[in-house]
Amino acid sequence: MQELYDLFLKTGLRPFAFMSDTLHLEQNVTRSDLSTLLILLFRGDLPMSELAAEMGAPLSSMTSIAKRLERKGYIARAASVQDQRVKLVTLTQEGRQLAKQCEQIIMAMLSRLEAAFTPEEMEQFTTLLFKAARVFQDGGAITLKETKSRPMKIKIEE
Amino acid sequence: MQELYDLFLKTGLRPFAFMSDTLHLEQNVTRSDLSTLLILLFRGDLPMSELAAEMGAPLSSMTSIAKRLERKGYIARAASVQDQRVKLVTLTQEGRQLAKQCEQIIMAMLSRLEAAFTPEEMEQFTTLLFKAARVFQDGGAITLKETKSRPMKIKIEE
DNA sequence: CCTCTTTAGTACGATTTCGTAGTAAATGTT
DNA sequence: AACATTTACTACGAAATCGTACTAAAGAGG
Repeated sequence: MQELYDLFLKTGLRPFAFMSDTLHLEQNVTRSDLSTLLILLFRGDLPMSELAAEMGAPLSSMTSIAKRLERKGYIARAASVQDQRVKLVTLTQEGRQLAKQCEQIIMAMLSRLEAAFTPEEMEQFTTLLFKAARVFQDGGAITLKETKSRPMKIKIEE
Repeated sequence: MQELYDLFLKTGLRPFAFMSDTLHLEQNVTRSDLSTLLILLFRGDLPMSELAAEMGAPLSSMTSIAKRLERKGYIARAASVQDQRVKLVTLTQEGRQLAKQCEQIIMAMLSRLEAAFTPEEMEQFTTLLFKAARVFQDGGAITLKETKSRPMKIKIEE
């Protein structure tokens, strides 16, 4: 148990640090930027608010990130026809390409896992990890009377 | 496998977001600040550079964080006697107290895990998690000829 | 001793993140 | 239809982060 606490501590600043160290493909891209592109690649076009939720970031931060990415030509934003308020975010060709490069690197890391684990271990690991993630998510409000609904770090829908 | 990639994506911006949502004990404390205090509580007094390594942050960021924490009275820094260059960082009484409150919350979350898992699952989970962390750490340099030695997100010694 | 290099940290400016305060479109409510 | 409310987002300023350039102490070689 103490070991887990220890491991927990090691999740310090700079999530994805290892990735952008590896990924000096395009120098001028933030970790958040990459993260955003990956989400769009995986989930398809999304409104700003859903994107922010996926990122675990406040909407105002998402605005900044989206502005950067738009300026750099990796995404495009267009108002939805049904609802003029929602801005649909879409990957451009360059954006999609960069995201795919990044995806490959992640996939390479994951396949390292597959190489290191037996299929049973892999199965176990995935199952337990999801179970744990669910506990952490639902357990967020332990000592709190009323949690303000807010973007959380890890969200698992069933 | 696709599931793991999905889970991977969800580790967006704001690590520890859930914690400082829960932890509105002291309003005026950053996630990095808390993280720092926890590391000091767990590891004891440390020089700036080791602290930065534990945090997975560059030394210059650590300087900023330490300055904040010192100003707020949670840590103290003193030059080592053997080596005037190293500044030993120590928790003050207030710092230790805050860190302990924070630790309790984490421990509460971890005991939720223990409640949700059987002892075997717990054992399995811990083992696999460490194994995975090791793979990710060593595997950081997949596509790279030469990785600059740099603070990484997850470090497992052993 | 006197350089030369390495190690440990700080300073500073540029960029990023985020809370608060807006705006404007959609959705009630009467 | 005239309003209030809610929803989806942006603007802006304050704070946090981090790369680069520095300083100063320790150690090395002659």
